[in-house]
Amino acid sequence: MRNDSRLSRMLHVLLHMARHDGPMTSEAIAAMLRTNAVVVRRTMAGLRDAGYVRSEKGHGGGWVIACDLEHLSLLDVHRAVGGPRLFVIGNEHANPDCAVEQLVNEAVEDALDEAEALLEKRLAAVSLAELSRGFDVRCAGLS
Amino acid sequence: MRNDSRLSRMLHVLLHMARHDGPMTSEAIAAMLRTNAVVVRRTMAGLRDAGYVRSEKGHGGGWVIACDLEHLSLLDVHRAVGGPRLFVIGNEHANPDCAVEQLVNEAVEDALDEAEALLEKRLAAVSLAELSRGFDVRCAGLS
DNA sequence: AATCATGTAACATTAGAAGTATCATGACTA
DNA sequence: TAGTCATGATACTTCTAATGTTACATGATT
Repeated sequence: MRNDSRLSRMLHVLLHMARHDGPMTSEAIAAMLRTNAVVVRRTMAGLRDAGYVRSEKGHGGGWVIACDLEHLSLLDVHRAVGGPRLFVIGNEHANPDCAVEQLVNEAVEDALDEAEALLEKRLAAVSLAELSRGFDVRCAGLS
Repeated sequence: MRNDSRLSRMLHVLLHMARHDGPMTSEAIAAMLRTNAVVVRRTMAGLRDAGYVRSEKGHGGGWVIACDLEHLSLLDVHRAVGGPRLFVIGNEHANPDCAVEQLVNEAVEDALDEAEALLEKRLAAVSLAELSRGFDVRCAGLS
């Protein structure tokens, strides 16, 4: 499969929305992401269902942030876009008959589970607001 | 893409080979993995190039282990099968023009890099010999 | 009523692992 | 030396999920 870039795309969009007055249309967002407006709607739908953004139809419509970015973590966004699959690698059979394969599966899964836990911990530790402040700092030439 | 199960498949095979006298043919291994002999040859080729196994043609030919399993880690196998890609998720553009996107990419990559480092550390910490001993212990009903 | 914007459905594209068929090559056996 | 067995290599097809694209329905604003 191709890279799942929904998380980084949505983070990108949310930071722009945070610095933008008024709604942003899917077309404008799509231009920003260099993609299609339908892809934007499809991906943003997850954020909308989670209550992180709102969408308005008609003239002057578009997408607006509907939550406190201080309490929105990267992990929240990851989950909202429905990105449960993290790893490319994995076992072939979930519940093999072969005892050797069972042992191998456990060994691989243990390592993957640990890595997944760490990744989620790291994603949960950063809020969108912090990310946004990081941008301010960088633009001010202080880092 | 489908799951990359090359690592767990090769671990499975290596443990069986360690308990098997004489060469194992690709056909026999394929039956074990419930797959095709060509897939076996293709995947085992990486292990052969790394010097972990050897292959012999003709009558009585097949695959044999050519290294000390005590010093062969899960990470060695992972690398030998050419599995550099670990994560499904990632950034859309490697070197974006947009400063916001750059910051987002760094944040996501930092988290992924940490998780990858931990995973590799865990894979490097277990040798095939240890795995094999774990199997002995389990079969003896001691765990 | 016309326009703008989202919502949704349907289908094509893409990337990489896996599955498959075929033939060449080399090794052992009779 | 011929026949068989096994790997080596090539050239496809299949599979899966994200992404790209087209088309149309729906609702809000002017």
